[in-house]
Amino acid sequence: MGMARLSDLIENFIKELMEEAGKHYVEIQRNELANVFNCAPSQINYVLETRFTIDKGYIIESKRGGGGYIKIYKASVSNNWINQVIENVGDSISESKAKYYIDALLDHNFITAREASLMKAVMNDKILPFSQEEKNALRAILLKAFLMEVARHK
Amino acid sequence: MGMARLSDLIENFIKELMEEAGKHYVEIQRNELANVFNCAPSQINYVLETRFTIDKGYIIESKRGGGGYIKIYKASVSNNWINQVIENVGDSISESKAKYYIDALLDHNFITAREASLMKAVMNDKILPFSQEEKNALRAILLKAFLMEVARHK
DNA sequence: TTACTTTGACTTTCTTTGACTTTCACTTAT
DNA sequence: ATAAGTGAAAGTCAAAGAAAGTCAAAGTAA
Repeated sequence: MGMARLSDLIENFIKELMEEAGKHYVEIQRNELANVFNCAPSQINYVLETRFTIDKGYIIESKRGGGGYIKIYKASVSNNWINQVIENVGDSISESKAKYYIDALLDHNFITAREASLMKAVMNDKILPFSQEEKNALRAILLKAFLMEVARHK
Repeated sequence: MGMARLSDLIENFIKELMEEAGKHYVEIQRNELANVFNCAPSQINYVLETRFTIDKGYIIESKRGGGGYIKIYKASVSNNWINQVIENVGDSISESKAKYYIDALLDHNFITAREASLMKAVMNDKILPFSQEEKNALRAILLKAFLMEVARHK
């Protein structure tokens, strides 16, 4: 009988919190949560780093100091169309193709014209000081971050 | 759960004061305000120094002694101010500082809340697979691209 | 072995508090 | 009229407090 790993318990706990709240995010306090599970605070970081990654559709935001917190957002990839685009983007994308997708977002009324301009501003090949391959890889990361954000705001 | 920071409460209080008055400035008395929030007077200075800076588009004017006061002006910012911010960004910027500037853009109605979220999405440290220095450098490039785009659309 | 997990010491960031200083307007004594 | 004193502000700065982050060593499981 497999003794459940602590990390899995914490992972599930967080996911349940999110479902119960019916929200696409939760806010926790690291020490508090560590206390619930009676573990080292850094264990929480481990769980976040291994289970709530960008790849898995989560975004973490945190603040230190008094009144600090950790917020875990789930990019609600419920949207099929956007989901499909995210897959198509993959790990590398050219400037023109990226702009093509952004225009598609605009066509589908997922974003405004201004938002499209802002996105395109950082898709621009000329502003990135890297090799072509690196630019394409970076662009894919940025575009996916945008797409996830758009899906989240849906 | 999310215990709001005192500093944030004070910040909001001041901003509300300003909005309610329908003015671009507000005058307070440090001790009086400290009394409202039941805190050390120097806490007020902390809030002013961290949240009502020039970079955020605010200007502070004060006078000591009997009949002293603190006036907080919300500057009417323009492309000029954006250019100043672009200069301040320089060649490298941390995630928190970048978000700080984005919040300032929002505060001064240069951008919408959604646009701010999109910008912040790609400022996120965790989505970038680079060293800290490289991330900071890249962020500066991206943020400046956004700023120029915002200025252009103005 | 090899990869994954747990733990803990140490660091960094942000906030709060309080003692002490400076400035200013007003009063009082010369 | 002037200088000195007094009290009422705001300013400064450093220490204490309150989080989260990092990293590597030790432990476990496949």
